[in-house]
Amino acid sequence: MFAKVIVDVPAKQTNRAFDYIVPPALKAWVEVGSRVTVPFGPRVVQGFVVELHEETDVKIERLKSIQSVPDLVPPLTVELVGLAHWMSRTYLCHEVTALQVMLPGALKAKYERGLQVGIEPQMGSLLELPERLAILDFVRCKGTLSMEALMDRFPHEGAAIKDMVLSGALVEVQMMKDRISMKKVLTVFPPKEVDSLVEAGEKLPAKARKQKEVLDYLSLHPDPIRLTELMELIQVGAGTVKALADRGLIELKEIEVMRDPYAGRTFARTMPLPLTDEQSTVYAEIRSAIVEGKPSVFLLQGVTGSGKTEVYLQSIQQCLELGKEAIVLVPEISLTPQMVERFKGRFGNEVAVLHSRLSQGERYDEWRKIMRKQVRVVIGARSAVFAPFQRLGLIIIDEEHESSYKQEDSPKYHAREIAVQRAENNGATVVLGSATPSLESIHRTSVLPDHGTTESPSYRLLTMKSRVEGRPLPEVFIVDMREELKNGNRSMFSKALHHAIEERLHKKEQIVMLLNRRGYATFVMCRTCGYVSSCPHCDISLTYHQSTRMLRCHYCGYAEREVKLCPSCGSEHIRHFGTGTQRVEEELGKLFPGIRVIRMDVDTTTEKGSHEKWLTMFGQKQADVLLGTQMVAKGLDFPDVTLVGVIAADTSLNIPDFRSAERTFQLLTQVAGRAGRHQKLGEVYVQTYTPEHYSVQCASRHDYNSFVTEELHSRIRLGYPPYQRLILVTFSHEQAPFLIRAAEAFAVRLKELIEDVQRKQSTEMLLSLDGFEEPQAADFSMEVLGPVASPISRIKDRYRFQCVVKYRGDGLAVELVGKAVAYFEQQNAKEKLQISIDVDPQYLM
DNA sequence: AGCACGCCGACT
DNA sequence: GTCGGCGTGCTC
Repeated sequence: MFAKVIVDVPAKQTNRAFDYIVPPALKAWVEVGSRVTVPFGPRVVQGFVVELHEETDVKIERLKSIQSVPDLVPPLTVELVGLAHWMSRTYLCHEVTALQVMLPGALKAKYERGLQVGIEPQMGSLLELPERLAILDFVRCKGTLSMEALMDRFPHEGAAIKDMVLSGALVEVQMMKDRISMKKVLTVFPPKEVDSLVEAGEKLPAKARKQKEVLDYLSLHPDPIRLTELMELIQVGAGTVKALADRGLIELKEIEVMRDPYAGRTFARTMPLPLTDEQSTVYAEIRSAIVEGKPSVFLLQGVTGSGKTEVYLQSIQQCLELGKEAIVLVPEISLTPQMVERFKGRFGNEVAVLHSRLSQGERYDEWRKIMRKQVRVVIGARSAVFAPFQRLGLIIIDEEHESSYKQEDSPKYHAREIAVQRAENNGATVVLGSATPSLESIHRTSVLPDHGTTESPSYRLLTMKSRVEGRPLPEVFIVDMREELKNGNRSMFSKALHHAIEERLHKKEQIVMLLNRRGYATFVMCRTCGYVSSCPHCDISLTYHQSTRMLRCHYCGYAEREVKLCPSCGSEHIRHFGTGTQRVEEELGKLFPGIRVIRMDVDTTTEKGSHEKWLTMFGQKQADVLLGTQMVAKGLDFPDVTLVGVIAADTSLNIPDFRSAERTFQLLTQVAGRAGRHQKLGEVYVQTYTPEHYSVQCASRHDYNSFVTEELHSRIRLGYPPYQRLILVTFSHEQAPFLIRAAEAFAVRLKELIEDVQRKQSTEMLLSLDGFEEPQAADFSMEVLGPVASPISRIKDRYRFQCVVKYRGDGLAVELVGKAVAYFEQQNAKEKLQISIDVDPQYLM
């Protein structure tokens, strides 16, 4: 038997399957999806089995054997192996990178080299020397140890050690370790015949009273029990129990346990709530799709507070009743205990939770619950879309428009596309939920008046237009800040917002305040000469960090001390720009003495669990205002919030990105949705310098459809998604002139490839006119823009240039870019040119 | 990516 | 005459 193995060497030359012999002893263990260790060249690496065959084309004498299979059960399913292959083509990444991203970090191989004792001392070697014997003994005693450890012990014997390695007295071996750590807990095992315990207890010395107590307890409760628990229960020391184990009366063993991040927490079980008419209609559609078991994608557009979560919950219920499994994706930022509670409350310990704040070990254990089929529901952030279920029935993506569903490093996948693909593989249903669906998604529902979608599968649109229990959407007031300035109000709060805040404080209601700070980081500038502190290695200004009083580069980590005098002109007028949340907090304190503000931004939420802590405090009404950046806009639900203030809606509008209007609209709509979700009515004040902009206007009227119509027109006009799709190709190199030449050469090559295809297609068109065959990929179009300098033109001392490829049609464009890159890399093999490809990028930088 | 094999400069 | 520089090419 032979296996095709993708090895853990992410390089273009090793980006293919290698054939290995499956030794008879491992035959039962090696499956498609198995993780294996294989000899590869002079070393041993990890790999993944992607195919099994009875035959092989490779000459048998060239083949090596699989060395070991580290897992009891293959960590990947056949479906996921196929998906990884699809990903490598779709996102132009190495196949092994796609496979790795599906696994918890704990299963990533850690390579170490170590030393072992080699051949026995030979004649003429210098092994009789005492220090060499000592080294040999030390290594023999340790079995295998690292070079560092040996040098630590014998700091002056570097030469001797080297000599011993050369002579073969010591041999170098490659060690491959998992990063796994199983948590082990000492557990007490009483013997099978409990009666013997009582007897034994009587034979114990009279003074061993504590030991007798333990035996009495165990004879009544003969199940294995954790040592710590036993000690707690009957107030004995570890020594007492140990003594019993030494007498052989009980057994004390380490057993492996699962870490449970939610251990000790009970979740009140909730029952399905009655659905509103809208919810029922929507649920019925989803339900029948799940029952039918054919791949289908729904786009559920429901206004904030329309009760999408209850629809999710009941859909999952339906899915479970059919014996299938479900995945729920939520943006990382809204994966709060509140959210988890809702799912744990409904499905109890059928739920595994995966998010980045878990430790590696906790993550691994949650993941193993899936492998062992102990859970049938997974709730998690982006990467949970790869949960290794085998009877997947439903994938829900909440807030589907969120850009955090796109992974920013390789493989640069979008969880939405992965979900659709997995649904295709499993006959599963996908529900994309949002109050403000992305233009890409709404376009694929083909309900828009213009040209229908060309991409398959098309999505089915479901809408929920009203909030549960007929609660109204909050009223939104747009405040023109230019007028405020004219009227002499130079404060960051308009008169209207100021009033509204006062009123809430008076009524003891709560306020959410959003400072939309994207693309507007706090930088430092000299007011005299205009000098801006910027990174010496990257083309970007440094960001000021209050906590450390340092200026830091977000791209390379470079940091420097806060400056008091301008390094350029010596002036003292150095100011921090970019209204930070701190300044808003200060201002609030000045204007409303005694106001209690919780500030949530990067400075206050880096600590583990701090995010939850603040939200809990706010929920318990320990503060009047929740002030923060994007993170206060999402998914929060507090009954006493009746006012939402947006300090400056424009900041995200002014970012030079084709999605800035869409992002602004989404953010405003989301944050407005935080107000008046329960009995009390809500109000929203949006301060802006561009009140006429359609993203602000539409958001204020809760008018998604008008926004989409307007925005889509501009996208069509400019040839941006969803009308055309994009591929961003970024080149980087230390030398700018070389880089420019290279990027241009790439663009030329890609254009040639495109022309080839187009020429071929027009020939085919002619043929098909003669009635020979159907025209193929008639919708194909592709154009190369650039190269131009990237918006951030230098990072870590490397200059950056980029090409934007606009295209329509299926995977052909990606294939051509792949070909161009391959050709190009071959031409420039020895250069240190880096090329990065982002298919369907979220940001053009 | 590693790592070995292989062909040209400054040293015992 | 050798040690070692890193260019080129392969890994089942």
